[in-house]
Amino acid sequence: MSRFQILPEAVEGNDTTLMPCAACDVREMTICSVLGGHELDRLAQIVARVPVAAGQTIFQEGDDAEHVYNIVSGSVRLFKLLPDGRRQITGFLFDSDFLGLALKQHYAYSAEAVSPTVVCRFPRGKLERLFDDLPKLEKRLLDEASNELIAAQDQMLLLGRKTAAERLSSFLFALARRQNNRHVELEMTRTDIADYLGLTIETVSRTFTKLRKLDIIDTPDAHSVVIKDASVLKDMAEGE
Amino acid sequence: MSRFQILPEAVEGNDTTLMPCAACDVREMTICSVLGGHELDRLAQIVARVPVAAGQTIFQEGDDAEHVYNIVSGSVRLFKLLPDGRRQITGFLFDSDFLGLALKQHYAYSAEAVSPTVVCRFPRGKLERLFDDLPKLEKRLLDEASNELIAAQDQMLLLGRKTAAERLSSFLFALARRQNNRHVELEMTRTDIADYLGLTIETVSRTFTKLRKLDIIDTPDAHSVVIKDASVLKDMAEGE
DNA sequence: CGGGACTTTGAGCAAATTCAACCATTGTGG
DNA sequence: CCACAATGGTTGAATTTGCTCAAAGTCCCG
Repeated sequence: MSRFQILPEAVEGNDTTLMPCAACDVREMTICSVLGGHELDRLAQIVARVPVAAGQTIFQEGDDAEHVYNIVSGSVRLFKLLPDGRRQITGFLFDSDFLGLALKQHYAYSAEAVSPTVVCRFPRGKLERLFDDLPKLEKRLLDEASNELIAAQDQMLLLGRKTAAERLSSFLFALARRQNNRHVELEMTRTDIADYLGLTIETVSRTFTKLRKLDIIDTPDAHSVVIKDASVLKDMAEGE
Repeated sequence: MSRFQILPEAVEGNDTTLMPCAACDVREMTICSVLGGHELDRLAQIVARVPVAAGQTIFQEGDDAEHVYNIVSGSVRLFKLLPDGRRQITGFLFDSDFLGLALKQHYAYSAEAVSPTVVCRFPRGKLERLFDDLPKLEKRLLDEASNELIAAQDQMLLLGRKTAAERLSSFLFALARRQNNRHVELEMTRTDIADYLGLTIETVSRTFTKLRKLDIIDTPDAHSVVIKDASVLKDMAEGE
């Protein structure tokens, strides 16, 4: 449904003035954290804050990669499609995550907001030109790419070799770690989770029920999970 | 079987002297290609050429990441294991490929030679320290990481959403492109292919037979594939 | 030429999918 | 304010794809 929606234009130096980088909530957790005040100004000159409604497309696979982003708040799904509509979600992004790797001429995947989201948008060309003056920025991005590569390899192991219960356990355990809380909030639907874990929604639903019956989790509602036994969940996630 | 073998020590500046970077066969296709003669000397000072026998371990997941590598010749498999032995091969590397991303303190996966291989070995710390003097090198590595990220996302789509026939077609099509030849040589066994595609060896074997019966490929022997209809193979690989 | 590693094929099985029905929640218009 | 349509979630039954178990065939390589 969001396929034909486009991102509203934000005027640079407008929203930005109202919310300069120095006052940014997530600055210390993003790529910006490597920059000092003076360097941050350079970045602030090319940045724009853009709100994105739930379900809205940020960019599509194959589009000219004009921008890269930091997620300020909200959540985003990245995915690839097969011609017949089969979808693989390759990752979920949350506040402080960088969006736009790999740095290539065209986006290799599509990105949509899962929930109402605010992104911090940089023109890719201008950012890359900043690399020469701000080598710390490039180092940080290489580090970011390394982290994503490791996550991608973990996900390949999950998709290629784990059972449904192991997949869902891995997902919930990772979310709990990210949210730093036994009470996990799921912004995404069962369809999103299924397309991320390489399963169907029915299997995801049945597996939630199974984990609940095993007393490993509780699901007060469809979008909340309470981890009752983190150690068993972790073992199940790791296939032991 | 190769689990407890270790890499023979190569004396730096020994083999290296016999085969300096300037005379390297694959230099123009590796990360070294961004460097000029003078810069290449800096790299040559920290490099060592090491032969690796088929089946031999180059490094293991969790090991301290002391070195990174260029593959000079041969082929390498990267993989992760679950505690019960299930294996997911996350990639195959061939001549001119870079080995060692993500650049982290510990290797996130294991690497073994598939066939007799020669690698060009760099101490990771020394290489990273060269980044400041040779920013082109770091740029190239970020580019390399971007390519790997894209490949990883393609592989997630394959593992999460493609059928057995689509997976094998994707694999053969990618190899044909890489080898730039309709006659594809498979260095790896059916077990390796299965662990790369998230299947069992039996399913891989049956799927070879299926593609052969469909007249899409021919298999003169178990390690040679001739692509008879590249266009149909490509369509099948892409799920059409 | 013999033995081990690898590959292929067959038969039955199981995990996950498909198809279908039903339930819960939410938002909308009468 | 309620009826009801739409969306999302759960559960059940039947089916299917790919897996497990088993056996036989092939190819090196000494």
